[in-house]
Amino acid sequence: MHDKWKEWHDFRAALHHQVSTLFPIRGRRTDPNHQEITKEYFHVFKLKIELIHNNWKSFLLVAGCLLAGKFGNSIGFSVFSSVEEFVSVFHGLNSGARKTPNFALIGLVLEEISPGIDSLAVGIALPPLIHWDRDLVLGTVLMESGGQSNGEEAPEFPPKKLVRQLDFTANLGTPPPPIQSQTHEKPLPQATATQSQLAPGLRTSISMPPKIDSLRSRPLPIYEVKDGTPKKPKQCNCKHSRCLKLYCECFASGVHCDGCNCVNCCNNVENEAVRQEAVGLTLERNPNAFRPKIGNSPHSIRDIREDTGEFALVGKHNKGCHCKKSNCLKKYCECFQANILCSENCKCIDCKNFDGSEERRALFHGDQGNNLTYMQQAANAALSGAIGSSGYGSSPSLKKKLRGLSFGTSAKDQAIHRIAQLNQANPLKTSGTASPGNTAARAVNSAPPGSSKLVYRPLLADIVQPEDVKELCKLLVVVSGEAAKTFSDQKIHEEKNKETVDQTESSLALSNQERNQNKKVPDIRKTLPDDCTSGTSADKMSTEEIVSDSTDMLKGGRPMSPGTLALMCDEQDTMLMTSQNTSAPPRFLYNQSVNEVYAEQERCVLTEFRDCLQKLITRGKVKEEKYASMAMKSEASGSQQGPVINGTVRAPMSSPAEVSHTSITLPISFHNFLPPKLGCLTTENGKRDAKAEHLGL
DNA sequence: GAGTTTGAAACT
DNA sequence: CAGTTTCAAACTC
Ligand SMILES: [Zn+2]
Ligand SMILES: [Zn+2]
Ligand SMILES: [Zn+2]
Ligand SMILES: [Zn+2]
Ligand SMILES: [Zn+2]
Ligand SMILES: [Zn+2]
Repeated sequence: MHDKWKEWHDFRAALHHQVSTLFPIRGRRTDPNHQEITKEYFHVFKLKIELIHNNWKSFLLVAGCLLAGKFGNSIGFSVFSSVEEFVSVFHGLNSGARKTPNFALIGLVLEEISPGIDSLAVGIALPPLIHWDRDLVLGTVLMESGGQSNGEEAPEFPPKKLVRQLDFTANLGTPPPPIQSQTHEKPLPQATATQSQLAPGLRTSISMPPKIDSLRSRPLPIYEVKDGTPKKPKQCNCKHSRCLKLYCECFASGVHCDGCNCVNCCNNVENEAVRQEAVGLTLERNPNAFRPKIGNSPHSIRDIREDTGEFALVGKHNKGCHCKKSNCLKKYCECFQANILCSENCKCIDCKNFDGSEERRALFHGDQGNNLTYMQQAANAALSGAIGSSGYGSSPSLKKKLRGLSFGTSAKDQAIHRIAQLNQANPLKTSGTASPGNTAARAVNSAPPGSSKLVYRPLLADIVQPEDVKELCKLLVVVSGEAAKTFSDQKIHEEKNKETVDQTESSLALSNQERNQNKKVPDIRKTLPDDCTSGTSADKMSTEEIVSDSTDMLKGGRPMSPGTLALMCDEQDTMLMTSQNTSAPPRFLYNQSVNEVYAEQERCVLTEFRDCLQKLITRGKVKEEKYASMAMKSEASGSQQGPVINGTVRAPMSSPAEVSHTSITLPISFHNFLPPKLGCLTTENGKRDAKAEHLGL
């Protein structure tokens, strides 16, 4: 066990290092935990995710969020030292001052999580493909320590056996149990520990993974793989650069080569000296060499063309491309590769990578022969389609464009695909030649994961959809509201006191702007697709109601964690940064009375949340297995029908924990598991549904 | 898998 | 800077 923690500790340290190397802290950013990143660097994320996978598969919480503030569309990336922090950030993002506009959402994806969900968390951003619906507000998600679960009893756990399936647990005890935010209630006794014997020892560390000094665990063989597992997402094949030039993608990404097929590689720890030298040289040549090449676009989030299902592209290449023969519709073009439109920075010839380009559009539609590819496309399309709606307007700047000439190219699948790429290490190479006619025939590629090329893909990639998040959020909000309501009833009298305190608190950081919270409600209403009336109206209502409730609850504003501040500074550096800076981790300085309510809410929400996650885990598992078997089969049978990725697999899961006292039992969603009715809530139009079907969603 | 194409990076 | 070479990935067959 200690090993685990040591490992974790190292891992985290390494991650930090890596992150800071790759994304030097910019200007006002002071929190090392948070870095902004752009889409283009997603491969780095993949790497990280993978790292995580390999070592922490069982207890990693991967959360993503998309920031759509003044930074355009950057991805927030955070490494949290504790669940509390993680949660706190989430909470802060959604409650306080700038909840909405900038912080669009919170996606949660999680690969697998152990019962000790509280023990640690690493936040990772998802690609900005999605225009998260800003109304997806996670009411208040606070994690409570996983273990104890609700006040009632901790029955939930038992059922959740799946947790155990995490193999690693088998070997060692489960991760340290829940930690509790000092602030509230007593940490539940081990009782909740439930299954396995957790290591009691660790339980206390509140916010950080125990930094055990430990000895043995090796520095970090992070990507070590156990047989089938994927390795580093991308491996270079450099032969003449020693991986010390930007030619090398590893080097360019700021990562050490690992598992690469390079020759004479010096991009590794052994040659750190040389490497550093090279880094210096490179920086000398171009100070921004290791920075994201894709900047935020002037126009923020771009809409989605509802008609086509295309997703928006955002950002622009800082230097622009200089393509001459690819029409910027092949990955030779960096813009295209990054899935962004060419901008005025580009000096390309015969560019077809602009909004409105027929050729480009074709890429999105053509080739659907490949199942896998198609599924991914569909998934992505669905994603974007489902959410969108809000950020319309601004049409892209079509400055330069207008060139039409040769046309071209056969690059078909690319486009959306590109996005998919964000999720997979090696884009499956879909042969671009498929002609519309024989599409199906072509399934060539789709080598299922597992095949030599290591295609890495988050198992939940297709499972968790924005709708899911929405649903989840909704549910949580409801739960939260319920809890709050229930709880507050008894606490009313204390309100007064609270009032005063609140004042104080708010003055601390986010004071003012909170007032406009109310706007929230209407927004939500607006967002909900009208067509969903039928079965959902009830839910809708309640949701709204609750939402307002919860927002009220939140009004007081809660102190934010450093992480939160860091994240939020994106949108408003104003006072936040200045006022209490991010240094000391004033964990939870809640205020008593308020806290209690929060605590209650949190408990409920978290409980619910946890359940969802567990379901998710199961799904991931199922999928994983599927892939596995798929991989085998594929060998034999060629291609044809694709794996039904997450299809109908129903999570054999445990019953969703009933939200404690209340009667709300919105079956959670993750729509896959969701009752259609809920699902429809998020659907924007029929089209998406259709696609979803293909996905087996 | 070998061979070709491509455009960024490196170099002059 | 511009022009050329080098390079490794993208792409083709
Ligand atoms: Zn290399
Ligand atoms: Zn490498
Ligand atoms: Zn290398
Ligand atoms: Zn280009
Ligand atoms: Zn371009
Ligand atoms: Zn272009």
